[in-house]
Amino acid sequence: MHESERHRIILSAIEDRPVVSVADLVTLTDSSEATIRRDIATLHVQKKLRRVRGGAESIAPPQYVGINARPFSVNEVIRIAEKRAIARAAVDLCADGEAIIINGGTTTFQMVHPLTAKRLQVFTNSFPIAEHLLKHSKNTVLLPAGAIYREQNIILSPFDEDGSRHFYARRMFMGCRGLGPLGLMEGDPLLVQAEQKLIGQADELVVLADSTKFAARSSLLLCALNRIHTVITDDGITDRDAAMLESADIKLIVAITGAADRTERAGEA
Amino acid sequence: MHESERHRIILSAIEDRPVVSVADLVTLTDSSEATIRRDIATLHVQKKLRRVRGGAESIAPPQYVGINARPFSVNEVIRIAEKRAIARAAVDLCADGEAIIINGGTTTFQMVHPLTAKRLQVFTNSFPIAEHLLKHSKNTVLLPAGAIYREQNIILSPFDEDGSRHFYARRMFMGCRGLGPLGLMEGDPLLVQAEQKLIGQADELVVLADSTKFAARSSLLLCALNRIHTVITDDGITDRDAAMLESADIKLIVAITGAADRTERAGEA
DNA sequence: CTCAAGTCAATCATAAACGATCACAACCGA
DNA sequence: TCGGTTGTGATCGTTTATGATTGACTTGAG
Repeated sequence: MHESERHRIILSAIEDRPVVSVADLVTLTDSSEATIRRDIATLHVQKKLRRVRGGAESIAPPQYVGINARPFSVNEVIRIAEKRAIARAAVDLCADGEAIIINGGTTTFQMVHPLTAKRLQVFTNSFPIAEHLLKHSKNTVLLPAGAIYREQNIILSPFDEDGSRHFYARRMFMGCRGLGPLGLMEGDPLLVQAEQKLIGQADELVVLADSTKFAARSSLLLCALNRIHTVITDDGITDRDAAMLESADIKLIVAITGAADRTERAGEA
Repeated sequence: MHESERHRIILSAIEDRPVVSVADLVTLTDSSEATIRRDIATLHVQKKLRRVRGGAESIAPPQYVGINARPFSVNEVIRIAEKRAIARAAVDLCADGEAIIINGGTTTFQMVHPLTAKRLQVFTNSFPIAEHLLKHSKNTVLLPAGAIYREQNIILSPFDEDGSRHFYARRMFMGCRGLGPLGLMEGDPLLVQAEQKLIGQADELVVLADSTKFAARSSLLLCALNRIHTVITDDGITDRDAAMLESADIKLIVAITGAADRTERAGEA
């Protein structure tokens, strides 16, 4: 067996388990203890793994993935003020007792803070949102069935019977990767799958998109503009983009970033 | 058990309890008191926890542990050593890569700590179990659809299409209110509903019941004894109860509370 | 206060893991 | 083919982690 082959096996074994012993790797690769130690030492200086006594472990400790303080990696902090203002405007649309759907994402996650003061029925495929609402609010929380995908922190099911068909809401809230004349765009196929399952379970589709999203493009088109009922953005939106939404009969809400209040700027559906 | 594995378990145990005793950690990790003390000292200088007399506590005490980190109110602390030993014996049954179902409850919740060192596919209706495994392990976590009931902290759906029909496992683990000649008894109708949905999705039904459960009775009979494959209990079980299980062809595993090992005492299915 | 139970630190023996070294075989360019 | 290099496996002394023991200390009850 070649060195690179062993290295691949070792790295894959580390992905599987939190820690692998030298003995395990000896069995796995059918080579000697000394060789495995040498391999681990090599991979250690290459920062591919961390060497520990008795074996090796993944370089990125599996803890603190998806902790509610920091549900998503770097995305979380960028344009946080805008996202908060937008999320607040979104929650302001809801009255106590209503049923809503919240699709997972960094923008929609910001809705949890104003939601703590509400009592709604919230159906969400976002595990961090469910966790936060459960701990810090009195909202009723409902989940779809499926596996929890760690990367996006959403609950995803390959099956149609994931429970979402039984939930119907006044509004569905979602973020997006980009928003243009062609419609709503997403970046991750996994998200598209989850979102398409939820669209149609609500009367009004409300899109939370900070003003940078009007410039962003992606290859995955989720739905056309006419499917959108409301767009909430920040005051960085250009008149041209506002006109685009207005011509599609989309209600536009502009959340004023620094201030506490929000203002409505354009027509309705 | 490797050092990193123990550290993982210790940090995981501290997460759901403000303070963990050295003795608990000995039971949990199956290592000696001296080792645990050394581990606590190491983690203390790493600022991963705070060392206190008798054990260790979370480094961030002002955490909002009050609301939901206490997944179950008083039940949680009673007979905790037995429950931990039983849960450990339960996890010992599982090999990496297997698929299991864990029904929500205070006893089964204790399985999360030994599970941090594993890599399984875990289907559970318990939100706290899912949350803990997601944060502290590399296990794949799958959920049924439904509303999260705060009192029991389980996910419950009135509909049949909650996703559980699509999951099939080698074993299902569950606790109970009581265990007698008539069969398995539960105290809460909500739990019965959730459990009956899951029974049948696994080859073997494994019941985790500390020895006090043999004296407990309830009005809600969940299933007969012959449906049970294995019972895991502590060394407080009487010979009479052991004989009852044996006569029903139930495999009995007795988890030795204070000590390191466990012993199998009776027949098979 | 004293006593008992529990907790802790220091020490030591043992077993496992490790690193260095050497020997052997495969490979490679002259 | 030869000499050198490289990768691998085995051996052996050294280091390290662990568990048990002992005695000192802390805590709380009476």
